[in-house]
Amino acid sequence: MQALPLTFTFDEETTYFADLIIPVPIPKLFTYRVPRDMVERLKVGARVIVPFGKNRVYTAVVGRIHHQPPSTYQAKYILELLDEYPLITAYQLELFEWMAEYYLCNIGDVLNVALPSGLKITSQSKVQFNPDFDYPELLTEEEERLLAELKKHSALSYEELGRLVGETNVPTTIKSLVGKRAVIVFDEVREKYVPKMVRKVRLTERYENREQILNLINGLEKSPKQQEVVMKYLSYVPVLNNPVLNRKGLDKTVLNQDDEVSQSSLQTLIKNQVFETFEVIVPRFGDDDRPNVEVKLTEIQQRACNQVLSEFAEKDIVLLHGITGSGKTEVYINLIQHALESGSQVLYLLPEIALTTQIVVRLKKVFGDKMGIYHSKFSDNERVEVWKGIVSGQYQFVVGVRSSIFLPFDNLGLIIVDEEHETSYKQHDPAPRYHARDVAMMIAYWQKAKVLLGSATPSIETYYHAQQGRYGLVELLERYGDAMLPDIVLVNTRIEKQQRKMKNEFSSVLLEHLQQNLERKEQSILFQNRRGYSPYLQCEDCEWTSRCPNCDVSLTYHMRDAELRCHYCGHKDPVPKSCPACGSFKVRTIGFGTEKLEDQLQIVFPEARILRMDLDTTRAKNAYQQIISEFEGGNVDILVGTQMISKGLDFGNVSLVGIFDADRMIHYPEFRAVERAFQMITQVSGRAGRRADRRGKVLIQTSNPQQAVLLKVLENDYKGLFEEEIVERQNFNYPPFSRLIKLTIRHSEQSVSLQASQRLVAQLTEKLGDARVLGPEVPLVERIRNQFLYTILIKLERSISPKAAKVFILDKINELLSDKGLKAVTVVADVDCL
DNA sequence: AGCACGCCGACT
DNA sequence: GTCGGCGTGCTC
Repeated sequence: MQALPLTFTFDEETTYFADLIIPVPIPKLFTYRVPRDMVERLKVGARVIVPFGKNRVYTAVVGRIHHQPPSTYQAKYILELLDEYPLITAYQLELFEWMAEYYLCNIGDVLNVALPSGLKITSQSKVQFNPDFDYPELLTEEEERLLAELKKHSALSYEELGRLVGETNVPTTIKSLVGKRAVIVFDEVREKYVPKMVRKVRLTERYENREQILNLINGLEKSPKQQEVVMKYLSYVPVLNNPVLNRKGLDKTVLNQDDEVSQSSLQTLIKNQVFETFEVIVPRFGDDDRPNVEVKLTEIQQRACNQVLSEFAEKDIVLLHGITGSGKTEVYINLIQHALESGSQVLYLLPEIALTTQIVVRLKKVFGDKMGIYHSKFSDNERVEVWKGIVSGQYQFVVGVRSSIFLPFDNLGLIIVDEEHETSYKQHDPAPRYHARDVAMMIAYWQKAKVLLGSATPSIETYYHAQQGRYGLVELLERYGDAMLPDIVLVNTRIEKQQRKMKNEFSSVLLEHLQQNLERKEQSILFQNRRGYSPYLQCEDCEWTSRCPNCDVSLTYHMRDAELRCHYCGHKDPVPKSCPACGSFKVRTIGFGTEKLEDQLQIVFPEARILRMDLDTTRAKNAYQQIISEFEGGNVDILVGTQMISKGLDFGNVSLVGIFDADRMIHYPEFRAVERAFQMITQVSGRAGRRADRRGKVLIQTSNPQQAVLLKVLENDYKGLFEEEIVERQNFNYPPFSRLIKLTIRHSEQSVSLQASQRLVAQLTEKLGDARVLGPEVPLVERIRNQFLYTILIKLERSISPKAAKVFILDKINELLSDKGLKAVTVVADVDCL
């Protein structure tokens, strides 16, 4: 008997292996064997299906193809190839690798957020009856019931079985059935993306000329119904005049529209091979209106445009510092057209909320179906269509949110980052914690594209680079047309309180102006950057306050839903009727949010039509758009909202803006607080008086009108603010003078969390020195979801290589976590944290 | 991330 | 005695 060889010898020339990116948080690529018949077709950047672990199947992306067999394990085979042409471009692969390294995360994490889930694969386990099974006496009653259902169907998923059998423990039963070899479990893999298909009808090829059609019509003299169908087709598709049109055919539903009789006639005609049916993939975005609306630039805008172009001649990045209402959009449109004409692609990034507004409508009018829209509110299928539309060349231009930096562009000429200072460009929660603006710059660098950053209130970092000459700087500091900047007034709430003129949260000045505005039938906007009714409840008789059981925060009172909610973990409690600690009925609300403002406002102005816009009122699918159009239509007198109202809204009739709690924004314990407050207040103020006929009014309620930031806001003095802030940044070595990496350490036990943090700090300090390592600190919220948090902040000056430092940091983290007893500790790194 | 394996408490 | 808790480790 001949023994089988224990080791294989691979022919270096013919055996192929592929290193794959698996969408799972694992730090390395996995090597799989390429089946012989796949070798020719497999490309780097294509998606494949692979077995992974026990009983799992994943879509992976080919990162590398080579001949080296792994030495310590036997590679599994790739099961299937999904793309004949790479779906991921070489640029994207480079981008994924760079992001994983730069943002200290796994490449699988990057892949996970980069691919719209429509391009991922769902692997659903299906169960099937085993026809070879013949020991029914072994089964329990439960198992028999399940098996009976399985015999009726060819294969069922766990969910389907659950539905048919009712609420029993399906997975357990299946497991035992598998053990008894009564059923077989297998994975059904399918692509989630389903293209939208339309069934069409056309004449068969031999009727594609005038003569044959006339013959056909005459020949149908005796079948009037069929003749009618042919005539109807011809009325929609004038094949007689232009035979080529027949190729495109006609929607079958159009032909069948009005009566059922024509359906059977059509069926006969198809059977007789007069007509044929076929299917086409149609894009989900209607390519309805023909574009090319002429955009005229004012002289100032034209000058700005030319300046940007001439800056681009020397610099790759230009900051367009344009105040609200200066007409930045027109400049963008002009530059986009310019870039598209030269044959390159354009990406226009916008913060999430701004994208739902007028800007997109405007761009659509100009660019029509050349423009793709990439937005989180769109369905997966729609996103996949944008993705594929870029690959196919249909979309040369995409307007999109943060994640659109992952789209498969390969020939970008221009990237616009609008509202460049917006913090929503930084992804917070799942890795990769990337900043879309910074990644966009990297992409532009690779593709030799230009980047235009736009903002009325640039981030300190960006303005510094512009000032240093690293970026070009173009300013557009005049409002469009004759529109005047609003008149900003500070209202001293401390004095009003002393004089007892405050009515709840409202100063007398603000109420007067609101009253005036109501009489004049002009609209007002009130801004309070806090949702809910009040941030907490407090008992007047004892010390009880509403607190989250899982997090170290107060529970916010939401009046409308009669609930106490945690804004961190989502915990909900009903509102207690009396104090849970002492039973007292004197439970008060402390502080105020948008809901309370709305409530109190309605009492003061019972006739006023008031609308609230915050996370709670815009959760429903079209709620945001609805509120906006109601306000636009003039059905609302006062709009109360959170920062959501500060972006992209452009209403003509708003002449008053009221800002609450400016002090809280300014004194937030964070080095960017002043910058943020200035940006926010300026943005909100910009909503006032965007028309020429009257100057808008902005009232800022503050207990200390002497604060430097507020004076800068009054004078609209961005540069003044910058000069002050940049000194602070330099003194304390904050960005742009350093790069920040924040490490958050988490564990369910405080002592473990603290111990791990202290050890990590000690380890890091050894090499980096204690000036560069700050902490461990107790964060603002020290417990979330029952995990105790500590943070370590690492400051790296711009002169030292962040690459080497990151490798070191990662090493130390892994060293820490490999320690027995600290296995359950989580360390999260946030590079360039905000 | 999943998922399996494995080692300690409250139940038939 | 077992069922099931979640701590730990592995996935080509």
